[in-house]
Amino acid sequence: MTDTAPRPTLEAVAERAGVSRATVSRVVNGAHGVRDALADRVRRAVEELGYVPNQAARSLVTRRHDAVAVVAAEPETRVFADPYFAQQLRGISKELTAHDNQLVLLLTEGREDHARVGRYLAGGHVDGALVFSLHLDDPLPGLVRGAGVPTVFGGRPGWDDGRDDVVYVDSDNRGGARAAVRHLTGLGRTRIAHITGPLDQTSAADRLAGFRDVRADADAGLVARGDFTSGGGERAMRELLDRYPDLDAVFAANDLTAAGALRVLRERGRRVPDDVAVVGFDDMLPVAEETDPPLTTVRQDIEGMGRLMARLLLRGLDRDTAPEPTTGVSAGAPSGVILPTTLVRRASA
Amino acid sequence: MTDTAPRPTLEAVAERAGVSRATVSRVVNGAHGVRDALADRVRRAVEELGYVPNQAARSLVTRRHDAVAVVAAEPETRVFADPYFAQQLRGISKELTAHDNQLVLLLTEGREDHARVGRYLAGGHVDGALVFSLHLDDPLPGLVRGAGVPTVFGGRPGWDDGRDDVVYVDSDNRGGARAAVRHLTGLGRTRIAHITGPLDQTSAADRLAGFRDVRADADAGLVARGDFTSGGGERAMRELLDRYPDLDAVFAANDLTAAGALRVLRERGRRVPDDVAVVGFDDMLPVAEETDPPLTTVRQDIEGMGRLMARLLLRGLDRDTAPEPTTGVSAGAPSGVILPTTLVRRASA
DNA sequence: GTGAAAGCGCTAACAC
DNA sequence: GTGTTAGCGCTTTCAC
Repeated sequence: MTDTAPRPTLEAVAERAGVSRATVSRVVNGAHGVRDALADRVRRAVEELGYVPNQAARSLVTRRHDAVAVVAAEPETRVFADPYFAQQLRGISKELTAHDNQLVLLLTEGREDHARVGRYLAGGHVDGALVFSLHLDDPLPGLVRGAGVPTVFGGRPGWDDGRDDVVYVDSDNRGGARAAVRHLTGLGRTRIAHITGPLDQTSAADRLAGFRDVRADADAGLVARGDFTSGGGERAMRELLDRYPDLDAVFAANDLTAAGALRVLRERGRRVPDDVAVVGFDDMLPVAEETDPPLTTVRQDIEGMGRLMARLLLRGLDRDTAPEPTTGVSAGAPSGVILPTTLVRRASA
Repeated sequence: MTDTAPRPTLEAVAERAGVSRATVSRVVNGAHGVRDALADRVRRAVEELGYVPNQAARSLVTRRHDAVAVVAAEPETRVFADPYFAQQLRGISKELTAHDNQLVLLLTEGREDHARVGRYLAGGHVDGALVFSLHLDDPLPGLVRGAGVPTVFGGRPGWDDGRDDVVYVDSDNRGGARAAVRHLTGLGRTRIAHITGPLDQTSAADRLAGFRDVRADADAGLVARGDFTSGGGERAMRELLDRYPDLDAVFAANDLTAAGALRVLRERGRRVPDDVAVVGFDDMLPVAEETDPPLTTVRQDIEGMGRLMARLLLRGLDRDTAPEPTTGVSAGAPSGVILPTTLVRRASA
């Protein structure tokens, strides 16, 4: 572990180039109005000295950090159960990088961490925050608001207090669910069941709503509660099969759930998709492609969600962001942006 | 997106408490030698004003940031193919949090990003770096070294230039592989094949070495090259079966590979584990538990690796880290720390 | 034990 | 166009 060498300052560069600090500063920050000859001298001096601006000094005066916090509750979300969060992070990272912003990752494990996150956010270390809030009673959002930091949420926040300045990005869970169920009805299926996710998460609630949109008159018993895990999918599938031995289709709230359901169906001697058609949600590759048969499922643009979150935040921060005509973001302050989903047909339905 | 309110400064607190800035600074930084009465007054003022230190100002003088960069090459590693990296991140985050350090995530997509990362690291924004370097020819390590930032590597670096100041944390890939293969021989298997990972990654190379440790005299044909994906596992399994229709066991370099192998075995009418026993590596839950049959595999303490990386870095940074008697880290500057692996028995072998 | 004062390295008015 | 100067908010000698 090497020691950090003393780094050259603006002053040093100025001296070497024979100009004032102000001029060096202008050149370094790409300002206009410096004669080419001088600018070149400065650039050469920067090069020779290996000068790198001291961000702390800069932030102290500009009050900008070019850094954004990404806040996620680790145990409660499925952050680490699947690559979902990782993909969002990737999208966020790409977008932030493109605009020279750093990504500060704040993972919370429990209540003790909330105070810490609040303090950090309030501490003015970052210019904004990207917050993943998937639970109805998540304390994080309130906290972030209290900190007074510009924020974009990932996933539709559960609370809805009428404030229209809450910016969030979500994928079209409800529409995706509708598409899935319609696909099933299109296949001629008539006894279609749904295994939900944990209904305190808006994504799960929205998918259930989408199911109901299409199957408004379905028996209540055709909806079984799952928890986004394959074990939960197994349990729910058993329940459903016990109640409705003649069901011919299942829409599972996510791919893991579908994988569990698939196992139970096989165990009970049902052929998929012949006897029972199955559709999942997420298109989580390591799962959806590995099941037997491979899963027909609803794909969301997860990375795109991440990118968009970052973009919206940066835009709100008055950074120079390219206009974004494709995502349907309205001018002004969009409250929520919903990304489309697409049905991916494989063998299970 | 709310605006940031003007925050109170040390000065303001000092005035309110009727003391000097120096005294407030001492109290805030937990220094000794301030009379209790005064300290209390200061703390109250801090509370009332909602004072939070300005980190930029502090860094400017202390030259510390209490921040650590985590650098990972995104497309080349399996960073986002599975929850592996996410779990390490979690471990890292926990440890950093416990020592009041922030985590700055630097994801690189390709060569263009390297310069950026180098600049950032050299820019003195962080006190140290945690670098995931899984490829033999990864440019990142050299870059990080050039930046002169204290660093701990995740995974045994491929290069080995004799410098013993390279600190890294890895899990016992070789030992784990040995355990896996021994398990197979213990089962009475005699024709044991190995599907490797991409051999330019040290983890894959080490697992192959472990296989060879136990099966020194195995036919070269019993080793087929995979790439850590299930598709690669399928291809390799087909090859192996074509060459050795009588093989009775397979050690796959990771769980995804094993999942692919399992599919081909089923397709070819081999019963697992009766005809062919299969062992994977990683214990990547969403895969290992979902395969049919569930996978016997080698588990690594992934989160523990992350924690340990962070701990070693912080220690090298002279932070107050608790002594760590359990992991076998020697005093002084340990070069490489290898975490143990354990065999997890399920149904496939 | 406490305060005064000197910067840390940079940007942004403001002169020239 | 370019230089001068005054801080940004904090820590840290060094007096007292």
